[in-house]
Amino acid sequence: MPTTRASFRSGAVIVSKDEELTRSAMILQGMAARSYPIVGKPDHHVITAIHIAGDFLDLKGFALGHLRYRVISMGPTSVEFVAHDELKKVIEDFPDLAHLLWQTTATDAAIHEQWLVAAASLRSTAHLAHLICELYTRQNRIGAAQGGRLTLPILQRELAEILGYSPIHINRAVRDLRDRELVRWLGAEVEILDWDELSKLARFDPQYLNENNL
Amino acid sequence: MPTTRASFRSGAVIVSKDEELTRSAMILQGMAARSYPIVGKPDHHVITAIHIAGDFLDLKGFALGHLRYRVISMGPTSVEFVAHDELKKVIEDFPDLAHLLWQTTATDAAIHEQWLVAAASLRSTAHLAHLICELYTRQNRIGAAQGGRLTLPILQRELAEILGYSPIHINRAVRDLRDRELVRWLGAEVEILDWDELSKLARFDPQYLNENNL
DNA sequence: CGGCACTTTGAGAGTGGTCAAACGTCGTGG
DNA sequence: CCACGACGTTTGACCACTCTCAAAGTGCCG
Repeated sequence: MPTTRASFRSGAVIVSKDEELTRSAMILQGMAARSYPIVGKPDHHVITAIHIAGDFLDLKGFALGHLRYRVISMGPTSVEFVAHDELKKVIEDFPDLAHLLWQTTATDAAIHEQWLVAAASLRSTAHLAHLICELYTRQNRIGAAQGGRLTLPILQRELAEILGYSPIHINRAVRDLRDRELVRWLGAEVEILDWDELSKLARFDPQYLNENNL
Repeated sequence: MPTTRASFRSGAVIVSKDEELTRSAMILQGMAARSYPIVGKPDHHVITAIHIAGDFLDLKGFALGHLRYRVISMGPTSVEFVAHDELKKVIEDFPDLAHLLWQTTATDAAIHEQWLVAAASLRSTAHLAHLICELYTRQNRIGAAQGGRLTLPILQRELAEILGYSPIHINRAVRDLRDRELVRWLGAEVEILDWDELSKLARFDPQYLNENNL
């Protein structure tokens, strides 16, 4: 299957909102964020998904034919593009692949639902803890995180856009986790000092990150 | 395709959390809610999706093989079940159907993302207004709502579980919308008195409810 | 008529937002 | 080597929003 590779630096736009949807992408290295603009407020965005290596970036674009969001590179990334025409051909030849991609979309949706549950039932500190637990679990599964350390090349402003708080309040949640000696911040990395306490605080249950995606 | 029909009364469990996933369901009449339990707190749930006539209830169960939520009947409903084995056969014969079901899952996910955006960017009154705008648009599209009236057979406690507030605060948001003369509550129906103001308050953009889902 | 469930209201407490300023840290240029 | 600016982080003060607990009001049904 013919593909195109590209690298992006931190903050670069990997998929723009209004671009023609002729291809989809998969992350090879690094992380990316799905970012929705807020209509009445320019310069204000909401991030609804975090992608790590192995994730498809805009499968929904392939299924639906349009995209309402941008995908931003978090830290440096390398990405592989596949033309939709090629993908269509391959799916016709291998119907199981279609089911696999469908599963990927469904897993994506399961994460969105879990984020909705977290937003409705957790307070800022626990909510932040939940995000850290999820990202560690996902990174650990693909071998990108071990020994309690995960990559988080992200500004506190972006954490605020993910969790729906102000940057200032995110700062307090970060400090709260630090003061409780649950995590330690090391630049673009986070070290989890007490997984049991952290996941208990976040009421984290990894079941929603089901195993069989890809 | 052999199917089974069933009717449910208000509050009945249509799909339970731990039941064996041998079939999927489609709503023929009425509305249903997808409800997640909160782990540490019994009797506390979060509703992450509302289904109306024509929607599939648990396609994700078909794609992923497990379900982490229940589906509750909101008001009386009538539902059609299809065995997964049958669905598999039909999909093999008509690959376009698989694509259609995938699209349905993707549209579902788009609604979840919009709910995340709304939760992060709207306050209680505007957030409630957004839900009303969405449900009216969806019901209107299938001919179930006209003349500014939509069906909402739902308790304020359940509105709270959808939007992530306490029932008491929902009550104040309802009163707020009423005091501004934007909507009127008529039992299980809501009449929209000023669509322009309501959708402006909610920053509602129906684009995410894309047309081509079934 | 009572009981029950839901809605409405009030008061106090806690959580989160906004504004403003101070504090690193890290390049760049003098 | 230091000065400077840009940018992100941290802190404080005050205000707005939402939660909790409690109690009263309303409608429905037995």
